[in-house]
Amino acid sequence: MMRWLHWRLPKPRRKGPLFLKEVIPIVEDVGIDEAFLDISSIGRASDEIAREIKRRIKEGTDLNCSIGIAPNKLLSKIASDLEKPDGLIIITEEDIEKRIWPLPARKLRGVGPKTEAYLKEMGVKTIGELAALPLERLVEEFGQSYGNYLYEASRGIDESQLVTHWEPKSISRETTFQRDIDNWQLIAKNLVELIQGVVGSMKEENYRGRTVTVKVRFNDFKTYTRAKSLDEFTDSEPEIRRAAFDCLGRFELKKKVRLIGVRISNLEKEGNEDRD
DNA sequence: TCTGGGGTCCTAGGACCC
DNA sequence: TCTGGGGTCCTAGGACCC
Repeated sequence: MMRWLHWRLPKPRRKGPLFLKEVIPIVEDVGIDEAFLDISSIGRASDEIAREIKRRIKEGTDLNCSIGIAPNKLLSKIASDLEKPDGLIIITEEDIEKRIWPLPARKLRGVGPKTEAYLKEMGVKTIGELAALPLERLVEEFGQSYGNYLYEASRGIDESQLVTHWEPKSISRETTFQRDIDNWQLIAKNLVELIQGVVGSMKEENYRGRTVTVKVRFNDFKTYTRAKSLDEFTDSEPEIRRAAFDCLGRFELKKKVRLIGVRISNLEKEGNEDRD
């Protein structure tokens, strides 16, 4: 039987996850103030484990934290959210109907403002009401992938595993101007600086990339992207700059610009291909 | 939250190839 | 010459998360 623990500090703290690693070495960090732990193999009662973690965090940081323990990650996170900032909630399979189903659908990870509004139009407010919908209906409304996800999540089903290491898929920088601008020179100057930032990160982490994307948000908050894929992976600033300005040139800069950003994706870790 | 920054994943259409 | 299907890559946009 799987047993997961999710904990969250009341305020973002750099040291949060690091500190917890002393208690349980294998954790999945989610941002800087929360983490998942797989406590399935710890032969102690859930509340005992939770209290011990809370005690140690209190001693180490003088902060309270909220903890949720449940059969999977999805539920443990919802549980820790139920009682903030100093909660301890334990949820079992049997509690799903009583404790999860009355909650707003928005509490499910992956359900944001748009989906929440759409569900309301369908007459669905709670997770339980979502769980009452047949799979076919959900797939029809939301597509295969998301429809299936909602079907399972609303039933408290989540088989995702602990993720302790992942490679970035993209590296980006963006900046919002203090005032909306239409000065092309200034936009270009900012783009160059952002590219320098991205290339700096790439070199630091030893990545090269193939696809350069430039993002522009106008003063009406409409956001557009233009992308260019190169033939070869690169971390060369001039090459990336050429691609980025090619993208920039494909925008109609008729409205004032609020934000400009650059992203490089299609990443490859340098040295991975010419080993052996 | 009249809206910051850095990410992920999904969808959909078009190009191109076999 | 025309038709057709499938696979893959590229591009653009959108929703969502912390």
